Amino acid sequence: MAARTVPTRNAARVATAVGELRAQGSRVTKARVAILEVLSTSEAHQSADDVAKAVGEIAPGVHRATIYRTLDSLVSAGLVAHTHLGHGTAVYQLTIAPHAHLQCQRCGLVIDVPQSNLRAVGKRLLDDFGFTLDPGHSALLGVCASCRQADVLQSV
Amino acid sequence: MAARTVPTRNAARVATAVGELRAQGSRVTKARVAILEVLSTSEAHQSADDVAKAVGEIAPGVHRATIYRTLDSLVSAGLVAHTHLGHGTAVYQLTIAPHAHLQCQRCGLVIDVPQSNLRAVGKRLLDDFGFTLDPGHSALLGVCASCRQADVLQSV
DNA sequence: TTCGATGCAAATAGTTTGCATTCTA
DNA sequence: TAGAATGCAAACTATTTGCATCGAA
Repeated sequence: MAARTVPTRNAARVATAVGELRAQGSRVTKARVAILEVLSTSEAHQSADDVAKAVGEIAPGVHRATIYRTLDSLVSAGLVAHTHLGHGTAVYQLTIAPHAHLQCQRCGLVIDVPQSNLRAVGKRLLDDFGFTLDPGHSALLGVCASCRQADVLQSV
Repeated sequence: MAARTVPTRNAARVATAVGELRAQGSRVTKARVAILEVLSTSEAHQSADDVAKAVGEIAPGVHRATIYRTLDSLVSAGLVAHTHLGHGTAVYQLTIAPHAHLQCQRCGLVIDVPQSNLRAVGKRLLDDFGFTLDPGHSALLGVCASCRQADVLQSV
């Protein structure tokens, strides 16, 4: 059977998040559930704009301003994390295992890496500069393997 | 000798950059020189907006669109580097010793650190993920020592 | 003289805000 | 029913683009 490209929602994760919302005294609305469902659909990192488009498909009529306000609330509530990629865009994801992000400056690919990779540098920055690193909050920019390869070929 | 806090323009650095512009066949204009002077005045990282304001003082009449276009050109020419801080803003600086940036999410402070601090993690990312890190291009987000201190005091 | 650089104005993208209305709890 | 959340429209900020003009080489 051909692979379905329809993103699978993770109902359990959504239910947990909704429960947490209730527990915090926030209200559970159509827009919020839709946004949580969209964020649960895939591991991919989605910008506010991506979220708005996807929400538009499962819950038409949700206004863009609501998307922004709700994403903000969800971040404040600790249910959603956002990461700053290069070029100013922020991407959102349900808070699961925190991880760091590598972004390729050529093709835009985002690679998730376990935070353990940054533990050593984090310790060093704390020791030397008193700086407490938040490894998941901004992407590290660079060039991915395949773009790197393309560079090398081109330079011959 | 005491450090001067007045932003000193670095004429030599500007001259070098101007020479490089000429060498590349680009034209040397009032706007470009002014922007280079502004970028040479201080070690601080300046946003496009900061640059526009400072240029406005030494060379009135330079249009904002020119600031953006020129910063772009200078980056392409390799004379200027830009770094993505959190929240989407980019800051520009003359390309001198490349360095990494730590940004405090509370107070916005930017700390420059030698790239050597990131060498180990860079090697690791290359080995494990084939990702070539560009350590100066995005800031690492976290919390600086004094804000950290404030946090601790507050939580008592 | 030529063509790259600039000024201007308008368009665009992304995000935020005030206010009246809706709907969860 | 109260007040949180939403829809709507408009404001805002940051940045980009087309086009005519200017000016460095």
